[in-house]
Amino acid sequence: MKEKELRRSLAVLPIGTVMKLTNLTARQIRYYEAQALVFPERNDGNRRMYSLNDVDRLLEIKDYLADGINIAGIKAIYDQQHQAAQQKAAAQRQPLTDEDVRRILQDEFIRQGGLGHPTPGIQQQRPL
DNA sequence: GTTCTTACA
DNA sequence: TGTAAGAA
Repeated sequence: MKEKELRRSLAVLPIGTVMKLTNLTARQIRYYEAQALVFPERNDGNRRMYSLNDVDRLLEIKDYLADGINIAGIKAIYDQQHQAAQQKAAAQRQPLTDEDVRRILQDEFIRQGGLGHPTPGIQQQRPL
């Protein structure tokens, strides 16, 4: 199920094909690139080459624009999506550190009144 | 023939 | 955003 995404990421479409697929003008497609909304590759002749993912993104951009969202707004959407994905990726590389687990269990212990005398501000770091 | 960049009666 | 010009 990973071979598929690789194909969709292959930049093999010239701008002319993308124009027909999206009904956008070359001017618009290049403009969206200038606005960092899409990142086509370049071939040896400096020609832009787009992947199917790029086409999907362009269609998505077209829809957002049709809904009245401006370039800045679309950029904001992609920015937060990128950040979210990046954080999840980081979370899987480095699950929960021993210290995280200790802190979580300690907070829960204190919250349940495990200690006879709640002392805000004084959190002891006793090993579990 | 297609695409690129730059510029604007 | 459209369109023209000159180069690749």
